[in-house]
Amino acid sequence: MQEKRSRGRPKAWDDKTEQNTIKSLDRAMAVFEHLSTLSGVTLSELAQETDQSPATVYRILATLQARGLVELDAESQLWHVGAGAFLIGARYLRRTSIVDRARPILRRLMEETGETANLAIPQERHVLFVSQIECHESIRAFFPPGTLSPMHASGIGKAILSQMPDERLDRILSGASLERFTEKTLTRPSLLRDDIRETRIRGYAIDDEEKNMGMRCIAAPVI
Amino acid sequence: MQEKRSRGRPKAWDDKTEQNTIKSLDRAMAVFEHLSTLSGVTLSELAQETDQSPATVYRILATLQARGLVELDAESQLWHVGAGAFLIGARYLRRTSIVDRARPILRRLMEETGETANLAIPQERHVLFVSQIECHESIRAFFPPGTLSPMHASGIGKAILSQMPDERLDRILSGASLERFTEKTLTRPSLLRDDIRETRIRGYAIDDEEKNMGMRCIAAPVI
DNA sequence: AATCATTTTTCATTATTTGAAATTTTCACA
DNA sequence: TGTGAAAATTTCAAATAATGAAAAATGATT
Repeated sequence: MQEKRSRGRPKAWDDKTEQNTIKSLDRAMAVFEHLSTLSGVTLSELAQETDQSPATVYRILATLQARGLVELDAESQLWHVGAGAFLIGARYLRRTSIVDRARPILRRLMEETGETANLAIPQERHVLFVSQIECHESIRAFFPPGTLSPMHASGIGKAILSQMPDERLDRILSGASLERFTEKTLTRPSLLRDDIRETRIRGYAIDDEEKNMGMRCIAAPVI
Repeated sequence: MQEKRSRGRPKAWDDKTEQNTIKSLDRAMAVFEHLSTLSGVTLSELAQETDQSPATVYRILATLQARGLVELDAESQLWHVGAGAFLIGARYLRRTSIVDRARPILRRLMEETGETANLAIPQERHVLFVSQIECHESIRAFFPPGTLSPMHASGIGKAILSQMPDERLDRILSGASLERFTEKTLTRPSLLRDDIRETRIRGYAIDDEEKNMGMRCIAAPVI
């Protein structure tokens, strides 16, 4: 018997989700996520860092291992993300054929500029790099697929922001603080807003060492 | 107090894992995996296909959704793999720098042959495609990263098999039947063994329409 | 507007998860 | 090769939390 809200918001997301989640599953996913951010952890480290008892983490890892989602390197006794996780994650891109459809565009871009061309999609306050066509000179990838980069300090991020209606832009800018990465990072909303205004006029965004010194890039939105 | 096995196998994997897994987590992962193999499912379909009650599947999805591991397309009411899963899965490749290290090799291969070059790694009875350098003509990817292809019916798979010591080869060949994909698929262990013997002498493997008619490829092992 | 299918919530039951502690294994160092 | 400390694994009892049935809500279709 639920109290009727005469005209509240559609539904309070938080209460809803809180109530209907499986705690043990959520805990396990927290451990899994944490594990994935590290390049190899021992069971005990993982237990400490996630505030779980070693016994629980042990059981979580054993369960995930049986499904190939995590792997234990026998040598080092370190746990890693497993191939099973890669398999599942890879499906994400195939859902929309975004990568396939963007490929010819990226290729032309790469050929015309002679630089590596990256494709990223918005992901809350970040942009998620999903694919790339590399130029011939590149030795290593700066943005391997799966990289998450803050929206306000990346060319692609600013290109995406420039396409948003002002109100949505405001919501994103207001929420959290704009982290500083280099001395050129635009950490003040007003400056970022100016930059985006210019971007709209210009038609493409410029990242001038705002994330990494020595790295500049340009980016354009593709609808 | 555990019964001592005077000279049994080191440890029975199955009993061990069975005992120490978290059932609710395992169930949830089964649902997640199943979901990932489909391109969009409704809750009720998923419940049916995984033999779980809708209530349970609902809670699993709600929990995974809160972490971005699955997403619900509001329009179609279909559940999909989420960006969070892609993020986690992408870490798998960075663990070893295999993709980075193989890149120059793949590029040279692509440039010398004019064909798309693929990289895959062994994964039980399959090969897992992890990256590619595409030739200029390719419109779409035949083996997008994350593709799993049976070892016995792929050039790369046979190249890998050709590097194995005979006993390990036997173990793989004996285990399960060799599925037929085309009329040219090598479904008999003896034929496959012959092919691999030739491969060893030749130095590279040939897939002559054994998986898809009209598709041929050659593959070589890289250590 | 009424019906039907699907999703979401409630609730009581029961199975499962859990951490502490015991045990075993592993590994570094003598 | 032996020894000890730390890490991993297992056991066990307590209690939390997962579960499915059924009710309620939602939303699509006629």
